[in-house]
Parts: sequence; structure tokens; C-alpha cells
Amino acid sequence: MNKKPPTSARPKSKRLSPEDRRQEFIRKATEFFADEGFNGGTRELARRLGVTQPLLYRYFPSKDDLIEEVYKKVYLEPLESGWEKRLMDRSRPIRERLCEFYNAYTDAIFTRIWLRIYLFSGLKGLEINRAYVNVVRDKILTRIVRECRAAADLPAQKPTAAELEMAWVFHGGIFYYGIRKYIYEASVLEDKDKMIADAVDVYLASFTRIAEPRRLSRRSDRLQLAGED
Amino acid sequence: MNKKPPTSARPKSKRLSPEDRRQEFIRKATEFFADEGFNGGTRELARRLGVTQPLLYRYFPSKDDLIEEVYKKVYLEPLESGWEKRLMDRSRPIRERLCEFYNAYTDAIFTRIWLRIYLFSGLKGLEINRAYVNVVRDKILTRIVRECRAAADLPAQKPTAAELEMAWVFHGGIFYYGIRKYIYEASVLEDKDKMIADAVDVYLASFTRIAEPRRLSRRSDRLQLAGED
DNA sequence: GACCATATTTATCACTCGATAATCAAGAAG
DNA sequence: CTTCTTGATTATCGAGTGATAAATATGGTC
Repeated sequence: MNKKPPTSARPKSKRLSPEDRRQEFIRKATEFFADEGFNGGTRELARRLGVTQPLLYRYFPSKDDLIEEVYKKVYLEPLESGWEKRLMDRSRPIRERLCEFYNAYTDAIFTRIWLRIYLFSGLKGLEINRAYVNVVRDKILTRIVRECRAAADLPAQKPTAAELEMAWVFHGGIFYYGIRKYIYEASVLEDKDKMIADAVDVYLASFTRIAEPRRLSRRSDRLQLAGED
Repeated sequence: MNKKPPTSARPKSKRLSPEDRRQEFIRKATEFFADEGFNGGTRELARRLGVTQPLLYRYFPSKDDLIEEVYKKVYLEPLESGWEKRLMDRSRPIRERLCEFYNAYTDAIFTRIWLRIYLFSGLKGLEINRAYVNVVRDKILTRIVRECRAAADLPAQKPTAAELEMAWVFHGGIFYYGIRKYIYEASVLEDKDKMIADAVDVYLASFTRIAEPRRLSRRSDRLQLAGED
């Protein structure tokens, strides 16, 4: 919608292109709804934008349409980085790949805004949230399990339910770090990279134990624990 | 609705004791707000209770007071089981104690109602939520770390930041199982006990690796991974 | 039965919400 | 300047909100 071909050569942007204005509204609306929840009023939102409330309805047919735009922006943003390729680059150690992936992924989603929008929409049970969870499972976790199996010289196969569950617990442990920091606003270990590296080490170290219980004695390399018979 | 009192002498329950009625309101209000969020209207809530809306204000001065009661009920309920003692019973193996604790704890909090109320209030940044997170840290995680140190014959000391962080990741991984099941309503591994047992095994197996990096070669018992130099 | 305390409802207020129509303002083109 | 398009505002509507007061229904007690 680059409406006006300016008579002069350069784009004499006086006001702001309608589409740019719209995008700015979406961006600030994302911040607003992240703070206030989707029950936040359009008047308060307009006040933050520095405009009057009815103007919103020039750019969006209804509040729900605006919210829809917020959803799309938030959910698609972290997915449009090409992290899939690097996770499957078997020329590099699996540990390095996992650490790099989760460092990048959490750099994208560990923000107050993203996590809050994500949880707000999750509590509404929206389809886009279900879809995102499926993407995490299919595009991230199953690939992680597959790569771990390959790295451990286990035969390639569809991840078992238990393997997938362990990957979810691993993933959820990391994810919960973001929730603690940006939702609960609790103090966390400052060194996020170390947290991820430790979590990856723990997951990798135990991978075969869960995936292939018969390959190792389940207790052979576990701690010797007081009272264990 | 066991409202008919026998004419005989026994505990002469009238129509329903005012306090009981109040508790019933709180109980159903908890379900309601778990479904609709705390922005749910008092009229719709009253409709679910089978009464008219102004009646709520005979039992609670305001909607916020009712919500406060919901908070207290939800947050205090899972804490009033004496799980602290059993976690520190060193006559039993640490693995058994951890599994038993998390089985019981998740039996208490892994419900649609509890998790939704918890997240709704967490997103509001309420003091009671902060307090609960601190309780989890001080009454559960620090004790778990302490018991693990004892079980591994490590000297007793205040948990390091890294140890606490690993405990949080462990705890969060289990917690996220509940979120996936009851918030996202995604399919999870049906056998919750197995998920917990696996998570506990993973955590315990790696405990010394993180707690005391010098006790073991960090790579001695890890998988041999393709490409690792 | 009559009486009274209280549980419950009906009617209503002041306010906020999302949304719409009418009006005004600000540039661009002639 | 005048005209036209469009961005932006003012005023307002109808529905829904939490909350209050007055009126009514109900059960226990004498």
C-alpha cells in the first residue's frame, strides 16, 4: 500500500505510511496486551498510542482482529529463524548443536512480552497455541531425539513415547527458566548459557538410559545412595 | 445439596450452615474463575451457583474479596500435606523419596483448576504467587539439594546457585508436564509415575556432575557422541 | 398459628466496554 | 486559494460490569 508516488525522487515520508502506522499499532498493542491481558481496554490502549480510541477502528475492524494480528506476530516471529538446519548438522557434536539451538531459541522467546502473550493465549485454549505446541513437538523435540539417537549410534526409528516425554521434560525445564524470570519475576541463575549447558549435559548423559534401558544397567552409573538396597 | 435436616437431635444442620454455604460458593467460584479467568462476570458466576448475583455480596464484600478467598484456598491446599517430613527421612533411598514426593505433589496440583488459577494469578504478579515460588524454593528445592548432597556423601552446605538452578530445571520439567496436559490440553505420556521416575533418575544421575565438577571427569560417563573432539 | 431473623430476589445506579456516525483537520493536486 | 481525499477527533449508543437498597420469601422458635 505504498499509496503516494511522491513527485520528487526521495520518499518524502511526512506522516507515516498507512501500513507502517498499522504495524506500529500492532507492535505497541502487543506490549499493551502483554501487560494488561487481552481484557485491557481499547481506550487505555489508544492512550498509550497517543491517539483516540475510535481511530483504532480505522485500522482494524474490531478489537478481536487486532488481537489476531498480535497472535500472528508473536507466534510466527520465533519460528522464522532457520534453526532447523543447524540442529541437524551432524558434522558438529550434538551437545554443541543443542546448546546453540537453545541459546538462540531462548534468546527469541525469553522476553516478558512473548512469554506473557504466549501464556495468555494458552489459557484461552486457542487453536494457534495448540498448533505451536505441535510445531515444538514435531519440528524440535522429535528432531532432537532423532539426532541424539544418531549420535549414540542407536538405530534410527520413530521416537518412542517415553523418549519424547523425556525430551519434553528437558525442554520444559529450560522453558520454565523463562517463566520464572519473566512471569514470576523471580531471581534466576544469571548465566543463562550455563543453565542451558547444564541441562543439555544432564539430558545427553541420561539419554541412552531412558531410550534403551537394557543397554546399561540402570543403576550402574547412578549415585550410590544411602539406604539403597 | 443435602439440605434436609432430620428432625432428630443430631448435628442440627439447618438449610446449610452460613459458613458451609460460603465455602461452597468459594469452591464453585474457584471452578468458575479457573474456566473464565478473573474477568469472569459475577452474573455468570451466580448463574452457575443457581442464585442471583446480588446474593454474592451478602457473603463477600466485593468480587475482589471473593477472589482473595479463591487464592488462599488454591495456594494453601497443596501445602498442607506433610510432605516435608517424608522428603527428609534419610532411612529411605533418595530416589524413593523424590519419586514419592513428586507423585504426591503432582497429584495435588496437576488439576485443570489448580494450574489455571495458578497461572492466572501468576500473570497478575500477585504477592501470594511470589510467596509460593519462594516456598517451593526454600521448602522443596533447597531440601532436595541438601538431601541429594547427603545421599552422595558430599559435605553439607548451602546449595550453590548452580545446584539450585539445576533443581529448578528438574522441577520445572516435571511441572511443565502438568501445563502441557491441563493448560495446553496436549497429549502427554499417560504414565505420570514413569515420567517422574525417569526425571528423578536423570536428575540424580547427574547430580554430582553439576554439584562437584571435579569429582568426576565431566565427560567420563557421558555418551560418546559423533563429532565430539 | 404468629413472629422474627435472615436468606434471597427484584430493581436500579454509576460506570466501563466495544463500536458507530458525524464532524473536523491536514496535507496533496489543480 | 479551492477542492478532494483521508487521517483523526468528538459525541454517542447499547450492552455489560460491580455494587447497593428495598422488597420478598423462607425457616426456626415461641
